[in-house]
Amino acid sequence: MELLEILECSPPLTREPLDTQQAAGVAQVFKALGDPVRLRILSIVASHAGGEVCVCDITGAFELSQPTISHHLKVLKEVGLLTSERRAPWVYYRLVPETLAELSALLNTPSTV
Amino acid sequence: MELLEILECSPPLTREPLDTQQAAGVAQVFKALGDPVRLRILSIVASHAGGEVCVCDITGAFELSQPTISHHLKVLKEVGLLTSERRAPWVYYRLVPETLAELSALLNTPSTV
DNA sequence: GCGACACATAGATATATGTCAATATAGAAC
DNA sequence: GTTCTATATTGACATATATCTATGTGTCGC
Repeated sequence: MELLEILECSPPLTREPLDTQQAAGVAQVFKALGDPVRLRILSIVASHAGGEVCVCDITGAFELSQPTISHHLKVLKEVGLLTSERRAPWVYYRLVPETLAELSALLNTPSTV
Repeated sequence: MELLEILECSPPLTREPLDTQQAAGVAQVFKALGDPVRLRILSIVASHAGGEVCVCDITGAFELSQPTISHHLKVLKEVGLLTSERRAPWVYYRLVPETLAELSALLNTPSTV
Protein backbone atom coordinates (compact mmCIF):
# COMPACT_ATOMS: atom_id res chain seq x y z
CA MET A 1 0.00 0.00 0.00
CA GLU A 2 1.32 3.39 -0.89
CA LEU A 3 2.01 5.92 1.80
CA LEU A 4 -0.16 8.64 0.31
CA GLU A 5 -3.08 6.22 0.30
CA ILE A 6 -2.52 5.47 3.97
CA LEU A 7 -2.46 9.18 4.73
CA GLU A 8 -5.66 9.67 2.78
CA CYS A 9 -7.58 7.08 4.73
CA SER A 10 -6.21 7.98 8.16
CA PRO A 11 -8.61 10.00 10.29
CA PRO A 12 -7.45 13.18 12.04
CA LEU A 13 -5.77 12.32 15.32
CA THR A 14 -8.48 14.11 17.25
CA ARG A 15 -11.29 12.13 15.67
CA GLU A 16 -10.42 8.52 16.41
CA PRO A 17 -7.40 6.37 17.26
CA LEU A 18 -5.20 5.21 14.42
CA ASP A 19 -5.03 1.50 13.78
CA THR A 20 -1.68 -0.25 13.66
CA GLN A 21 -1.24 -0.06 9.91
CA GLN A 22 -2.21 3.58 9.68
CA ALA A 23 0.12 4.47 12.54
CA ALA A 24 3.00 2.66 10.88
CA GLY A 25 2.52 4.49 7.60
CA VAL A 26 1.96 7.92 9.10
CA ALA A 27 4.93 7.48 11.45
CA GLN A 28 7.17 6.81 8.49
CA VAL A 29 6.31 10.19 7.01
CA PHE A 30 6.66 12.08 10.28
CA LYS A 31 9.97 10.36 10.91
CA ALA A 32 11.17 11.82 7.63
CA LEU A 33 10.22 15.24 8.99
CA GLY A 34 11.94 14.52 12.28
CA ASP A 35 15.37 15.63 11.16
CA PRO A 36 16.46 19.28 11.07
CA VAL A 37 18.39 18.93 7.85
CA ARG A 38 15.47 17.31 6.06
CA LEU A 39 13.10 19.95 7.37
CA ARG A 40 15.31 22.69 6.02
CA ILE A 41 15.65 20.91 2.69
CA LEU A 42 11.90 20.49 2.47
CA SER A 43 11.25 24.11 3.35
CA ILE A 44 13.78 25.23 0.75
CA VAL A 45 12.07 23.21 -1.95
CA ALA A 46 8.54 23.98 -0.79
CA SER A 47 9.08 27.72 -0.59
CA HIS A 48 11.09 28.12 -3.75
CA ALA A 49 9.53 30.27 -6.46
CA GLY A 50 9.00 28.13 -9.52
CA GLY A 51 8.39 25.07 -7.42
CA GLU A 52 11.56 23.20 -8.18
CA VAL A 53 15.11 23.28 -6.94
CA CYS A 54 18.32 21.84 -8.29
CA VAL A 55 20.29 19.59 -5.95
CA CYS A 56 23.26 21.90 -6.29
CA ASP A 57 21.19 24.71 -4.78
CA ILE A 58 20.48 22.54 -1.78
CA THR A 59 23.98 21.25 -1.15
CA GLY A 60 25.17 24.85 -1.30
CA ALA A 61 22.94 25.74 1.63
CA PHE A 62 24.53 23.23 4.01
CA GLU A 63 27.95 22.40 5.34
CA LEU A 64 27.33 18.74 4.74
CA SER A 65 28.78 16.38 2.20
CA GLN A 66 26.98 15.86 -1.09
CA PRO A 67 26.19 12.19 -0.32
CA THR A 68 24.58 13.20 2.95
CA ILE A 69 22.26 15.63 1.18
CA SER A 70 21.54 12.99 -1.42
CA HIS A 71 20.61 10.57 1.34
CA HIS A 72 18.17 13.01 2.90
CA LEU A 73 16.60 13.77 -0.48
CA LYS A 74 16.09 10.06 -0.98
CA VAL A 75 14.30 9.74 2.35
CA LEU A 76 12.00 12.66 1.56
CA LYS A 77 11.29 11.13 -1.83
CA GLU A 78 10.58 7.68 -0.44
CA VAL A 79 7.84 8.95 1.85
CA GLY A 80 6.23 10.88 -0.97
CA LEU A 81 7.09 14.41 0.12
CA LEU A 82 9.29 15.15 -2.90
CA THR A 83 9.61 14.02 -6.48
CA SER A 84 12.63 14.39 -8.74
CA GLU A 85 13.25 14.83 -12.40
CA ARG A 86 16.52 14.71 -14.31
CA ARG A 87 17.13 17.43 -16.86
CA ALA A 88 20.44 18.24 -18.46
CA PRO A 89 23.20 17.31 -16.03
CA TRP A 90 21.02 18.38 -13.10
CA VAL A 91 18.30 16.80 -11.02
CA TYR A 92 15.40 18.93 -9.88
CA TYR A 93 13.33 18.25 -6.80
CA ARG A 94 9.75 19.34 -6.39
CA LEU A 95 7.27 19.29 -3.51
CA VAL A 96 4.29 16.94 -3.50
CA PRO A 97 1.72 19.30 -1.97
CA GLU A 98 -0.91 16.57 -1.57
CA THR A 99 1.26 14.72 0.94
CA LEU A 100 1.87 17.87 2.93
CA ALA A 101 -1.84 18.68 2.85
CA GLU A 102 -2.77 15.22 4.11
CA LEU A 103 -0.35 15.55 7.00
CA SER A 104 -1.74 18.94 7.87
CA ALA A 105 -5.27 17.58 7.84
CA LEU A 106 -4.22 14.72 10.06
CA LEU A 107 -3.06 17.16 12.72
CA ASN A 108 -6.02 19.45 12.38
CA THR A 109 -7.89 20.16 15.58
CA PRO A 110 -11.64 20.72 15.54
CA SER A 111 -11.33 23.93 17.54
CA THR A 112 -8.22 25.14 15.77
CA VAL A 113 -7.71 28.01 18.15
CA MET B 1 13.47 28.71 24.28
CA GLU B 2 10.37 26.63 24.58
CA LEU B 3 9.30 24.40 21.79
CA LEU B 4 5.82 25.87 21.46
CA GLU B 5 7.41 29.29 21.03
CA ILE B 6 9.62 27.99 18.27
CA LEU B 7 6.61 26.48 16.55
CA GLU B 8 4.75 29.74 16.85
CA CYS B 9 7.45 31.77 15.17
CA SER B 10 8.25 29.26 12.44
CA PRO B 11 6.77 30.12 9.06
CA PRO B 12 4.83 27.52 7.05
CA LEU B 13 7.23 25.33 5.10
CA THR B 14 5.84 26.61 1.83
CA ARG B 15 6.43 30.25 2.68
CA GLU B 16 10.12 30.44 3.43
CA PRO B 17 13.00 28.21 4.47
CA LEU B 18 13.38 27.45 8.16
CA ASP B 19 16.49 28.70 9.84
CA THR B 20 18.71 26.33 11.78
CA GLN B 21 17.18 26.96 15.18
CA GLN B 22 13.62 26.69 13.94
CA ALA B 23 14.41 23.48 12.09
CA ALA B 24 15.98 21.97 15.19
CA GLY B 25 12.95 22.72 17.32
CA VAL B 26 10.36 21.67 14.81
CA ALA B 27 12.27 18.48 14.04
CA GLN B 28 12.17 17.52 17.69
CA VAL B 29 8.39 17.61 17.67
CA PHE B 30 8.04 15.73 14.40
CA LYS B 31 10.51 13.15 15.65
CA ALA B 32 8.17 12.53 18.55
CA LEU B 33 5.43 11.86 16.00
CA GLY B 34 7.72 9.61 14.01
CA ASP B 35 6.99 6.48 16.00
CA PRO B 36 3.91 4.31 15.44
CA VAL B 37 3.35 3.65 19.12
CA ARG B 38 3.52 7.33 20.02
CA LEU B 39 1.18 8.20 17.17
CA ARG B 40 -1.36 5.70 18.42
CA ILE B 41 -1.00 6.95 21.99
CA LEU B 42 -1.47 10.52 20.84
CA SER B 43 -4.53 9.62 18.76
CA ILE B 44 -6.01 7.74 21.70
CA VAL B 45 -5.61 10.73 23.98
CA ALA B 46 -6.58 13.30 21.35
CA SER B 47 -9.76 11.52 20.31
CA HIS B 48 -10.93 10.50 23.74
CA ALA B 49 -14.22 11.96 24.86
CA GLY B 50 -13.62 14.03 27.97
CA GLY B 51 -10.18 15.02 26.81
CA GLU B 52 -8.14 13.00 29.23
CA VAL B 53 -6.99 9.43 29.50
CA CYS B 54 -5.59 7.39 32.34
CA VAL B 55 -2.25 5.72 31.74
CA CYS B 56 -3.81 2.38 32.51
CA ASP B 57 -6.19 2.85 29.58
CA ILE B 58 -3.21 3.35 27.31
CA THR B 59 -1.07 0.47 28.49
CA GLY B 60 -4.08 -1.78 28.04
CA ALA B 61 -4.23 -0.90 24.35
CA PHE B 62 -0.72 -2.17 23.63
CA GLU B 63 1.25 -5.36 24.02
CA LEU B 64 4.17 -3.41 25.35
CA SER B 65 5.61 -3.21 28.82
CA GLN B 66 4.46 -0.48 31.18
CA PRO B 67 7.88 1.22 31.24
CA THR B 68 7.88 1.41 27.45
CA ILE B 69 4.53 3.20 27.41
CA SER B 70 5.75 5.45 30.17
CA HIS B 71 8.80 6.31 28.11
CA HIS B 72 6.70 7.23 25.08
CA LEU B 73 4.38 9.36 27.20
CA LYS B 74 7.41 11.20 28.51
CA VAL B 75 8.62 11.95 24.99
CA LEU B 76 5.21 13.28 23.95
CA LYS B 77 5.13 15.40 27.07
CA GLU B 78 8.63 16.78 26.59
CA VAL B 79 7.81 18.15 23.14
CA GLY B 80 4.63 19.77 24.42
CA LEU B 81 2.06 17.53 22.78
CA LEU B 82 0.68 16.19 26.05
CA THR B 83 0.37 17.31 29.63
CA SER B 84 -0.23 15.14 32.66
CA GLU B 85 -1.91 15.48 35.98
CA ARG B 86 -1.87 13.17 38.96
CA ARG B 87 -5.18 12.45 40.65
CA ALA B 88 -5.85 9.71 43.13
CA PRO B 89 -3.52 6.80 42.35
CA TRP B 90 -3.76 7.53 38.63
CA VAL B 91 -2.10 9.89 36.19
CA TYR B 92 -4.17 11.45 33.45
CA TYR B 93 -2.78 12.66 30.14
CA ARG B 94 -4.35 15.38 28.08
CA LEU B 95 -3.70 16.79 24.61
CA VAL B 96 -2.18 20.24 24.11
CA PRO B 97 -4.23 21.33 21.10
CA GLU B 98 -2.16 24.46 20.50
CA THR B 99 0.92 22.41 19.69
CA LEU B 100 -1.00 20.24 17.28
CA ALA B 101 -2.53 23.30 15.66
CA GLU B 102 0.87 24.92 15.21
CA LEU B 103 2.20 21.81 13.53
CA SER B 104 -0.80 21.67 11.25
CA ALA B 105 -0.31 25.31 10.29
CA LEU B 106 3.34 24.67 9.59
CA LEU B 107 2.42 22.05 7.01
CA ASN B 108 -0.37 24.03 5.47
CA THR B 109 -0.15 24.55 1.75
CA PRO B 110 -1.44 27.74 0.15
CA SER B 111 -3.43 25.85 -2.47
CA THR B 112 -4.57 23.12 -0.15
CA VAL B 113 -5.98 21.02 -2.97
C1' DG C 1 35.70 7.25 -27.03
C1' DC C 2 37.39 10.49 -23.21
C1' DG C 3 37.21 13.68 -19.67
C1' DA C 4 34.46 16.55 -16.73
C1' DC C 5 30.52 17.50 -14.09
C1' DA C 6 26.25 16.34 -11.27
C1' DC C 7 24.30 13.16 -8.56
C1' DA C 8 23.55 8.40 -6.48
C1' DT C 9 25.07 4.23 -4.14
C1' DA C 10 27.98 1.34 -1.04
C1' DG C 11 30.35 0.53 3.01
C1' DA C 12 31.98 1.95 7.56
C1' DT C 13 31.34 4.08 12.03
C1' DA C 14 29.61 6.64 15.90
C1' DT C 15 25.51 7.94 18.06
C1' DA C 16 20.52 7.71 18.95
C1' DT C 17 16.48 5.07 19.93
C1' DG C 18 12.95 1.46 21.26
C1' DT C 19 12.43 -2.14 24.22
C1' DC C 20 12.71 -4.86 28.40
C1' DA C 21 13.63 -6.37 33.41
C1' DA C 22 14.52 -4.53 37.72
C1' DT C 23 13.90 -1.00 40.88
C1' DA C 24 12.23 3.41 42.75
C1' DT C 25 8.56 6.68 43.94
C1' DA C 26 3.94 8.50 45.09
C1' DG C 27 -0.37 8.11 47.15
C1' DA C 28 -4.16 5.61 49.46
C1' DA C 29 -6.02 2.30 52.70
C1' DC C 30 -5.42 -0.14 56.61
C1' DG D 1 4.23 2.58 59.67
C1' DT D 2 3.10 -1.12 56.29
C1' DT D 3 1.33 -2.71 52.25
C1' DC D 4 -0.75 -2.40 47.89
C1' DT D 5 -1.52 -0.17 43.43
C1' DA D 6 -0.17 2.94 39.69
C1' DT D 7 3.37 5.13 37.43
C1' DA D 8 8.28 6.65 36.70
C1' DT D 9 13.23 5.89 36.45
C1' DT D 10 17.46 3.22 35.63
C1' DG D 11 20.47 0.35 33.17
C1' DA D 12 21.30 -2.83 29.49
C1' DC D 13 21.03 -4.25 24.77
C1' DA D 14 19.84 -4.73 19.95
C1' DT D 15 18.64 -2.08 16.08
C1' DA D 16 18.25 2.18 13.42
C1' DT D 17 20.20 6.39 11.71
C1' DA D 18 23.21 10.40 10.31
C1' DT D 19 27.42 11.14 8.59
C1' DC D 20 31.65 10.47 6.07
C1' DT D 21 34.94 8.61 2.28
C1' DA D 22 35.25 6.09 -1.79
C1' DT D 23 33.19 4.61 -5.83
C1' DG D 24 29.55 4.13 -9.38
C1' DT D 25 26.26 6.04 -12.91
C1' DG D 26 24.42 9.19 -16.20
C1' DT D 27 25.02 13.08 -19.34
C1' DC D 28 27.28 16.52 -21.92
C1' DG D 29 31.09 18.56 -24.83
C1' DC D 30 35.09 17.68 -27.29
